[in-house]
Amino acid sequence: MDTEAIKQSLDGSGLRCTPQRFAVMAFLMEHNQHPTAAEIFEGVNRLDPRSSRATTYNNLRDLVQAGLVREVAVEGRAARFDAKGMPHHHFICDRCGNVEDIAWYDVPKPSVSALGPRKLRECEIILRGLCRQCASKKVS
Amino acid sequence: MDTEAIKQSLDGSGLRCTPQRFAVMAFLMEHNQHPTAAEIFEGVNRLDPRSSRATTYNNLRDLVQAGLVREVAVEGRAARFDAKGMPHHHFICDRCGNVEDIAWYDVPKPSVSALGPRKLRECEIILRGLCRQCASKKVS
DNA sequence: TACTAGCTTAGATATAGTCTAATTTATTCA
DNA sequence: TGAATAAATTAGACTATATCTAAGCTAGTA
Repeated sequence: MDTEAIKQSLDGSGLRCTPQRFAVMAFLMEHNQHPTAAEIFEGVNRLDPRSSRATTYNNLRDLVQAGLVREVAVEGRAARFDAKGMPHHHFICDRCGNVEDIAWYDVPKPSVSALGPRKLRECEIILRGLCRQCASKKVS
Repeated sequence: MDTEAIKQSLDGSGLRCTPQRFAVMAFLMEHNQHPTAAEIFEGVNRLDPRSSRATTYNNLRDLVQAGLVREVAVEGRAARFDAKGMPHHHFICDRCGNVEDIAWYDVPKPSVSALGPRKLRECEIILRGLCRQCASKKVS
């Protein structure tokens, strides 16, 4: 795990590299299964130093704002997070809500007339359906 | 407002056309500003008959499951809903969280190899940035 | 050393949504 | 028709998720 790279990316975003903040970032880079805030909180606290719930949420907010982490809202469930490494899209399971990565492919932008006076920052594709596990279950 | 069309679409989905359910559907067709569940609840109760909060949520869930209504999860905010009329994409404002419609354009599907054993139901594009109001504000 | 800005903390609070158990309403079919 | 059944509604308790508050801590700087 690239300790130095994490420090530098935090520094480059004007965020101090505190133990708690580093732990969140490192956890996300080690676990690319799109954990929830609660899972991240639990995960970083399996190691010392212990981090509070509020700090975990604060740091996730800061990291998302800095563009280092992506937040994925899922209908009716807790938000998921992942470190922005390789660009990719997300597949969200209709049944279990799990979020999985799909290899990135190009997203067409809307026409200028459709966009109007809005200021576009990014386009993402969300794919929906059943993940492998849920697709293989016969029950409705 | 097309009363008969609402009745038929509910009927076609195996949902009884109750006054409360009809009211939710009619409200969504009249207000295409992507209201939250709380706004819908308040909106339908400006008229009689009164509907409970639980019923509003129940009916929204049923309508989403039936494919008549789309739910849009927004990071850190309440979910938004809209009646599925003309197909379109969504623009979500980074600052105020408002959801706006963007004229539909074709979404490329992922390759079979990228998709793997998953069962794809739909692809949607989410556009992000600043809406007209927020883009015109100078404050950071 | 003191100042300052940034960060962390526990716990209270807020917001969004679901559940329960009783009741009401509609449909079926004998 | 009317008994039986199924579907829907309800108030309010409850759960889950996330934010806020106010106090204290830490690192960088003068």
